[in-house]
Amino acid sequence: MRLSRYFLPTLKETPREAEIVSHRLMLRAGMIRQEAAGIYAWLPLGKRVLDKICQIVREEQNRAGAIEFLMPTLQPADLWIESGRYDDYGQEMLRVEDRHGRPMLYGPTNEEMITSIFRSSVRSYKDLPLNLYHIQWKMRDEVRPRFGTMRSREFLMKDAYSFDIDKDAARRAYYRMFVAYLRTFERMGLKSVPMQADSGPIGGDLSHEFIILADTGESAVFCDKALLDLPVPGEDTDFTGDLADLVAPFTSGYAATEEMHKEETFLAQVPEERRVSARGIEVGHIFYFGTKYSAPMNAVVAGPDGQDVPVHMGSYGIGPTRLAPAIIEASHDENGIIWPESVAPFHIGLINMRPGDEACDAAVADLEAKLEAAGREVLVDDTDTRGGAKFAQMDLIGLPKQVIVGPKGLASGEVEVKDRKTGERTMMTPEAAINALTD
RNA sequence: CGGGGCAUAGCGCAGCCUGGUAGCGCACCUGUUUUGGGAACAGGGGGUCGCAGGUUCAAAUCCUGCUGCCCCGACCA
Repeated sequence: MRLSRYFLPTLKETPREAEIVSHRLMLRAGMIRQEAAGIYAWLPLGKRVLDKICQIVREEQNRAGAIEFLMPTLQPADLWIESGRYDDYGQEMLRVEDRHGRPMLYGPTNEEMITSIFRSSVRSYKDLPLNLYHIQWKMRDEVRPRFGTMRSREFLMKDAYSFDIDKDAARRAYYRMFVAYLRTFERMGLKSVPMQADSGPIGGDLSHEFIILADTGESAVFCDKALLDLPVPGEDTDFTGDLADLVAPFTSGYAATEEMHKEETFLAQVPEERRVSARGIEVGHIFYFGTKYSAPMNAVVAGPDGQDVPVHMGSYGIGPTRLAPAIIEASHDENGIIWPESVAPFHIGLINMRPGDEACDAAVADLEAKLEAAGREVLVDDTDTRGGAKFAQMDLIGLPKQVIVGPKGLASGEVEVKDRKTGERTMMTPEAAINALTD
C-alpha cells in the first residue's frame, strides 16, 4: 500500500477529549474518529487492526469447535418480553420502532435470539454439544461512555453460545472456551488472567472474567503472581476431550476483581512476595447459566429416554473493539504504538527518503514487490514529507519493522532496517533485509 | 443519575472581564531553498465564533433558554 494513495489522517497534537494513552494514540494514529459520545468510525488503519483481532478470535473459536454464523443487530422486542428481560434492561437498551409501530431494539446481547433460533431447529440430544458464535455490533446505551473504544456505547463483540444436555457437558463446553480464550489473548501478545466472577443467581464457579493488567484498567484486581507465569495450552490441544486438567492450574490460584475480592483469603492464601495488586481491563467474560433462558423460552431437546429437557447454556464474550485499545495500553512507548506482529495493521513500514530520486524509487519498488510476494503487508511512505516527520509518523502508527531507503544508504548499496520495539537500527543490503523480514 | 468543566478554521489554543465586524501555532495550497529523526523563507486558502431568542447604533464578547462534548463518582463487555 502506498501512503500517498492511502487514507491515514494522523495528528501531531492530541485531541482534548482523550485522557488515556490508548485513546490518544488511536486518535493520533488515525485509527478512529468519534462521531458521537461512545460512537466511533473505524478509519482504514484501525479497521485493519480490528480485522486482525477478529481473525485471531475466529481461528481460536473454530479450533475449539465453535461454529460461526451471524445474527442481526436489530431484534424484535417480543423475544425479550418472552425472556422477561425487556423491562429489566432499562435505559441501556436502545429501543426503536419500525414503520409499522412494532417495537424493536438494537441488541445489547443475543441470548434471546440464539435461544429462539436453537429451539426452532434442534430437537434431539444427538445434535449436542453445539456452540454457535458471531462477531457483531452491539449497543449498550451507557450513561457515561469513556476511554475511546474501551468503553463505547456501540461496540463489536464476539459472543458464543453453548448448548448441552446437562451440567457436566456444559462444564466441558465452558472449559473449551476457557482454553480458547487463554490462547486468543496470548496470540495478541496479552497476558490474561482468568478471574472468578460473580455468576449471579445461578451460583457455582463457572463464571470467569479474563483480565489483562494495565495501569489504566477500570477495576482493581488481586492475584497470585504464579498465575501470570503459567504456560498457555498449545495449538495442538485436543478440544474433543475433557480439558479440566488444563484449566485447573488457572483456577486454583487466587485471582479476583474488587467485587469478588476477599482480603483475608488473599493474605492467607498468597505468600507476600507473590501478591499482585493491580488494575485490570476486562477483555473477555465467560459464563454458564444453566437453563435460565432455555426454561422460560422452552428450548428443549429430547434426551436418550425420549423425554424433553431444557438445554444447559453458556455464553462467552470477547470485545474486539476493546481489545484494540487494551493491546495499545499494554504495548506502547513515548513515540506511539508498538503493535505485536499478530495484530499490526501492516508488518513493515517502508520509507522512501527521497521520492522522485530514481535510485530510491527503484529500490523501494523492488523491496515492496519482493516483501509483498513473500506475504508481508507493507505500507510504503512515498510522500515528499521530510525525513523526521516520516520517522515520527511511522513510529506513531507502530508497525513492527521499518525499512529506510535513502541516497546515503544506497551509496554503499544498503538500506536501514529498524525494529520498532527495541529501536535497534541495522544497515544491510536489500537482499539481506528481505531475508531478515521474511523469516 | 449526582458533582464539575468546556464549545472560536482539520487539530491545539488566544480573544470575552472592559461590546466596534476574528487572531496565533500546527496542518493544508503555491514557489524557492532544503532533505537520514516532527525544516527555513515568501505568498495563499479556509471560520454564519455550538444553536435559538433577547439587550444594543453595534454581540465571539452582555443576558436567557437549549444542545453537544469531556472529567470525577455510581453503573456496566
